[in-house]
Amino acid sequence: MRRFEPVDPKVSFPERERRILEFWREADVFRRSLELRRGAPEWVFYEGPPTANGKPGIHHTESRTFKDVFPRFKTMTGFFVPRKGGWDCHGLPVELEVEKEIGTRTKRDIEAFGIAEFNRRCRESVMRYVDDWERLTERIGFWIDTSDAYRTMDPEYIESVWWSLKRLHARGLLFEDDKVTSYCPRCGTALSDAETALGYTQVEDPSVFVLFRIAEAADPSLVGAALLGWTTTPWTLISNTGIGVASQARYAEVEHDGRRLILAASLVERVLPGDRVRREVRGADLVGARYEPLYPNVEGAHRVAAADFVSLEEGTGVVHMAPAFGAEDLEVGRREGWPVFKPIDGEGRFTEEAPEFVRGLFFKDSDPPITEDLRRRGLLLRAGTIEHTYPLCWRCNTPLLYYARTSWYIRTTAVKQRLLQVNETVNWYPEHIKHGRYGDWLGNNVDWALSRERYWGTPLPIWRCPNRHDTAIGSLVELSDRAGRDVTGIDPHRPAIDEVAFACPECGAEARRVPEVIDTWYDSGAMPFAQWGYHPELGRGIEMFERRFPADFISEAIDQTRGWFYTLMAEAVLHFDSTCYRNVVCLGHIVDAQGRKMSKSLGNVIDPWEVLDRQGADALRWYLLTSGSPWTSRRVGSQILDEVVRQFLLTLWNVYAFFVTYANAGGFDPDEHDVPVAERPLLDRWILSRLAGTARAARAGLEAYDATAAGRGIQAFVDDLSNWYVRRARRRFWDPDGSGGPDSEAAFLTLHECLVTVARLLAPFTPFVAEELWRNLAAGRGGAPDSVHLTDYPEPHPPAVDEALEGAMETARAIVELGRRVRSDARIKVRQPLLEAVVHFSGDREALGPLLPLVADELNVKQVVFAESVEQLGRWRAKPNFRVLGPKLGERVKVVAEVLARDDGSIAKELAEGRAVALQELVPGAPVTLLPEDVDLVRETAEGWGVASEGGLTVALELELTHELRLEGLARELVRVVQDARKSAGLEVSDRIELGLEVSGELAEALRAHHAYVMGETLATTLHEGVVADGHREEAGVDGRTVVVTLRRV
RNA sequence: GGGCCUGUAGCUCAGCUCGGUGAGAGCGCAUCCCUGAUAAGGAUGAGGUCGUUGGUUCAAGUCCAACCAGGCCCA
Repeated sequence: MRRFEPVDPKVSFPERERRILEFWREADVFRRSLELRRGAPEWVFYEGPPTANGKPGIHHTESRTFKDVFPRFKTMTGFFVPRKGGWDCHGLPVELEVEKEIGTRTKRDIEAFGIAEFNRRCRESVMRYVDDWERLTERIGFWIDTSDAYRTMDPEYIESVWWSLKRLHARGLLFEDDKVTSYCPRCGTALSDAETALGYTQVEDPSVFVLFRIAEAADPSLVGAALLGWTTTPWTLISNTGIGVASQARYAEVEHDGRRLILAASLVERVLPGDRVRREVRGADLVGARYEPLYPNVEGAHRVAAADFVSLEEGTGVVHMAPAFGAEDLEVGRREGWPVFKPIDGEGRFTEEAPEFVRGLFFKDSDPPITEDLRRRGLLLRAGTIEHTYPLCWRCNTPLLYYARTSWYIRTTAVKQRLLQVNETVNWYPEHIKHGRYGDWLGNNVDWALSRERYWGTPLPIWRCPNRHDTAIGSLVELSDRAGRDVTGIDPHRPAIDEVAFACPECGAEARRVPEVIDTWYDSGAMPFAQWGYHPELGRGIEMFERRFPADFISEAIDQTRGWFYTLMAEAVLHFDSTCYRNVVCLGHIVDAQGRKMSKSLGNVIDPWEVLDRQGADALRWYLLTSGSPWTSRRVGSQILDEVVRQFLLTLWNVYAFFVTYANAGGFDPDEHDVPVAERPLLDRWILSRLAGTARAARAGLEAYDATAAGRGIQAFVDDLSNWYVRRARRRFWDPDGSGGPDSEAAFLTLHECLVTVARLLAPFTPFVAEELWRNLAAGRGGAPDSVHLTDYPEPHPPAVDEALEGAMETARAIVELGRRVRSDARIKVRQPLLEAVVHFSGDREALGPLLPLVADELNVKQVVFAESVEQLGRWRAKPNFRVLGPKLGERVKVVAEVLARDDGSIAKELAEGRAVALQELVPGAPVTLLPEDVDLVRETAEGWGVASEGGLTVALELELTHELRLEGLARELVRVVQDARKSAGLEVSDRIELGLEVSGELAEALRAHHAYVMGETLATTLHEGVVADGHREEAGVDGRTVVVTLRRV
């Protein structure tokens, strides 16, 4: 006989979890769980590399939990699921951390500080945070191999990225172009669309209406009138070189304060309410007109052009254009041949080219003086402010400016159709992302702005000579060949890489690397191949890449539709013409108590360690996996996790502690007993049926990437196990001398099997508590492995699911509920036995019958019988079952409902006795005959009887008490009083006692009548009326009398 | 301005796929009960215009449309 490790019901989950972590480390369980499946079919998981630019927040634990649960599950179902970690090391976020540290504000500062030292610190910063991330990763039980993690800053990784870029360059898909991009003047670099999208914020901006006086037009009568333009960026007016109108629209000339203003006719009412429209012209009539420039800037411009993007929904329908600062403006300006005027430098300040009054000003700060200048010159209609969304830099909150400059692009638009096709092969969870947010994003694909004019990133591997011949380099070996010296050992980052020059293969002039680094999103999107250092030319990483591409599963939060989900797929299509992942679970955000996204900039990030130290990782994981919907944003807080602990973990723990306590007390060892399931009591067969159904549902849920449904099913099972199985079977575990026989053995075996199976079911969800249960209850028994994570996920056994039994048990529990209600209404305690409960039930009596003793026990009645006739329970009422009658009768169902509502009980009685009732004349149209299954039968409100009913089920209790019943009730009261005393005396459940009871009157009579019963229940070896000398003494009130309890352990 | 998601009890959320007529759970609150799983458990009660309006239908929380509010994304 092997005893179980005693279980403390007052558990500290975080403390237990730390011990489990130690066990996993010492016993090398993660690695062994992989070894176990080596050679099995692979199931490929890709780790989306966290950016190691700050400490992980609680919102990061969400995706890491989902990234853990499915690989664990797949491992347990027999797949080999290697999990290689990864870190995203490059990029502005890292640079910003370092900038804060060294106090630089501009790129000039950094260059003065020294790029070499700057990048050294970036690397150091990354390594520091990787440490934090590794600790958290381990603590939440996310099994991923961080010792073998890929790092986007490693030379082999960078070379792999270079290989891919060189190919793109060779195919003409990597190119340089002048484009207007969003540009952060603080960071001094262009941002990708995805980065820009991150920064849209509600801001207050100026809203100014400006007059452009027409100087020359095809229709001379327009001269002297003014086009009314509208802008929220007055600073761009300095660079105005043209005006756009919608050529198809109608424009109105209105008179306002003696001036003739021209704007879209449909917007007059909104902009100039009450003003008289003098006449209307077509937009096309305005095209070609020349107007007086607001500020001197360029020659040969300042004309009205047709532009199809002009909005007639807001503003004035007259759009001011500054080609240097707007993508559409640039496009029109090129078409019209307007020169670009760009009087703003890389730091966002006006240059010498600008009018004196704004020179040196930060672009945003120039709005007020420009507005004021226009007002003074009579060119301003009015100026106000407007709330709208405008992109700020996602890292430093500086307003971005749209800025024409030269950047490197990847021509993703060339593969747009292919991207859409490939997307069709991906399973998205939730499904709507596929054609919704993500599909839309692909549909609106624009070329990928790849270059960044920064320092800490993968250098763009293009070398250029003074004659503008470009050479793309794919590796350090290749670079060494070109340079004629071995540079394979250098750090491929700036500045070392910048120092390597070679003779241009075309013209022989010295080629040097272009200054840009690349978008860090390209790094992470390259992980499917770069994590292996994949490089066909060097013969590296080929086998691993091919074996583990594409991924079966990835999971990140929804913001990655523009990020990693996209860059992965874009690069996979560009390089391998394939999808990159087959299943993607796309999570909502974790938000703070106010429902706001958690972010470092808002300062509302919850420290995950607080939660992990207080409620533990299982609680956090269970909440994330089972509460609410993973696709929607969810709030995390301490209170809600306390609820998880109480509601689920503690319930499970209590059952576990209960089992161990009594198995040890009774000397029960599951290995030494066997009771065939068919011979176990119905209750046992019921919970085993529930167990089988739960296993089936859990497996199906996880197969469908629905951890939530799977987990909720397990939770419901644990609740049934605790609040019905253990509750009802409790006495069968009360077997201190091991004499309980098969009934007791069956109970132990059943509960043991339930707990062990639940441990396996829970292993992917709450790996700690699952391990705890397994280690104590199963490990090492019959050759079982020492960790639950080395077992197989429970197989569903369909034959074990007994639906009839489960249905009957539900009914039985409903009867109990009704019976309790009757007792409660009649104010008769459950401890007081009653003679009889009478049940009317129109369903399957045969399946329910065997469960009635169980109901009797729970309700503390001597017997439960079915009502033989309706008279026994009083009057019936029949309610239409619409689901059945609706389709049969159509709209006449309402008449039938009325007839039944008016029924005096006679129709209902017939139906209750199982007969059909014809409703002649009562219902118009064809004759209607009601069958018993057409209705629900309910007991009318009771008169004097203890009766309750619900949904076709009625329970009546015989409430009259005989003298015998009363004495029995009192005897139970005495037992309760003694048990209380035992507990407060600090006795173990199995301690034997000498017991003395000082009682009087009816209590004394009850004690005499049930002497043996009281002794048995309280484990008394002797019991006499009076006191036990030197014993623990307690007084208690029973039924208005005082009882003195004395007891002593023997 | 466009797209997607969400809207059910004071709070957190089920139910909506597949319409069935007194709408559920947990937490909190009140009353009561049970008790060697006990810092648990159970019963009852108060608390709902199922975001609004319209439509389809014998029947709408559930299907359809429009709108409102919030969130996310795009412009």
